[in-house]
Amino acid sequence: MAHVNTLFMASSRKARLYGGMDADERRTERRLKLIDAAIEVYGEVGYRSATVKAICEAAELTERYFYESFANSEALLIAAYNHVVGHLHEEMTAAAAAAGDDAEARLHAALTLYFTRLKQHPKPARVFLLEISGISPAVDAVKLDAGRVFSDILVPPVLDAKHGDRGAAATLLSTGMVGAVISIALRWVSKQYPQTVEDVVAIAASFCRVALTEADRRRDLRLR
Amino acid sequence: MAHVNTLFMASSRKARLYGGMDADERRTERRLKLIDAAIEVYGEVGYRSATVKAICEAAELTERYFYESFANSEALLIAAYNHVVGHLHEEMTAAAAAAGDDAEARLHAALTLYFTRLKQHPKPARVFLLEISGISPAVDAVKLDAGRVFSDILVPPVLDAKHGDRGAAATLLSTGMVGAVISIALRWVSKQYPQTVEDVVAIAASFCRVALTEADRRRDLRLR
DNA sequence: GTTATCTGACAATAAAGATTGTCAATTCTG
DNA sequence: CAGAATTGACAATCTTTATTGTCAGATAAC
Repeated sequence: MAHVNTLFMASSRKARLYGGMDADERRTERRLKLIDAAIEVYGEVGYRSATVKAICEAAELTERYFYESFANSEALLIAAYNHVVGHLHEEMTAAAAAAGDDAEARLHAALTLYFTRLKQHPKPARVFLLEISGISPAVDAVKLDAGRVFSDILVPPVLDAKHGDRGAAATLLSTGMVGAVISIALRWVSKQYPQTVEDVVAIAASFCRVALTEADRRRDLRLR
Repeated sequence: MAHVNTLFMASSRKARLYGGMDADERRTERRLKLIDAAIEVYGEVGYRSATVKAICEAAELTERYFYESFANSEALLIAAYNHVVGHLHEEMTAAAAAAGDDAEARLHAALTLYFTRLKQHPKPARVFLLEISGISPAVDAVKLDAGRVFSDILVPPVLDAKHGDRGAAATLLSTGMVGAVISIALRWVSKQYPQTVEDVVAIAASFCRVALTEADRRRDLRLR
């Protein structure tokens, strides 16, 4: 029950300060600490064995604050996932943009950033690649959405002018591409990075090329 | 505690018959009923929400018989998974063999059988494609193994003469291929089969071709 | 038909963890 | 400093399900 004092601060009067922060700031700070702690704890023992208590201890907060920010464990998982993956996707987008206009070069840049980050952060990598599956419909939806974003970064979609979305075949191509890259990543991570980033990127790229060339083929068809 | 009468039937004397079956037969029959019931229940509510009690009810057996055949829920999950996937793999192998010697034709035959079966059995398909991830290390190992078998059926490995196994790059290629096919399958299943089997097979095959051509390339290198 | 074995129903126990509630100590405001 | 808001520690409760145990009735062997 997030207690917001609507009675006495209907105007913009700030709530009492604690540690120099007002109520909202303190709350979001705690929320962030919980997310960081969750990533830490998930990495240690996995999501399934991560208790609310353990996460709170890692965050140096008590259970009360857990329920202040999250309805339940699952909500925190989703928040943590979005936190990590959202940032990663931003970086990938930037890397792709910096690589210029060539589709192949952009793909290579984005993948290189992806695998580099995975290697830098083994713990969260494992959790968010593997354990994110089959938790609940809500989590599945979040994951599905992330997959779409991931795909669009690697191979920007060719939109169907008529319907405003990609065709059914293109969806399956994206799905396959993302599945391939993530499977490769998962294996690479869990075997503790036996190949160089460069080598893994090359292999992953070869699967992305399937979707890329198919996209090209479709564009050509349209323009002919 | 599986009670085996070692004292009085050290020789081949059969245990008392019930319903025409001896003790062993009855036990394996019950075990099979539990596996079938598990597949059913998993399909309804998912593995995570499938209680021992619900599975026993579906099997028309009491909890006692659950623990007679399985140490815990996870053991049953593994048994059910192996049951379903093992049979599927056998069929795929047979389909590939029937398709002759051409790698491309064998691939097509095996994939067609795979997607056909998925369409025939939506419930188990969903569970064993999706929920099998991240349950426990034991389950992960089983899944990993199944992935290897699956890959070997689709694209028979080119063994490295020196080391007797495939190279590191080939492993990642297999991983990516299987990941792509399974992701495509999962999407196709959960969207309730919007494309024809034929179309899905064509798309899945295009990812397998990545691994296939790479395998060819490596064979050529060796023979040169 | 009598006895030993097996079965099915169900109670009893156990364990783990989520969620809520209490209260004293701390920190701010005026 | 007095009083109010906020925090941290921790107890209490609730729920859920696995797992084990009991026992009366059913079934087969002799």
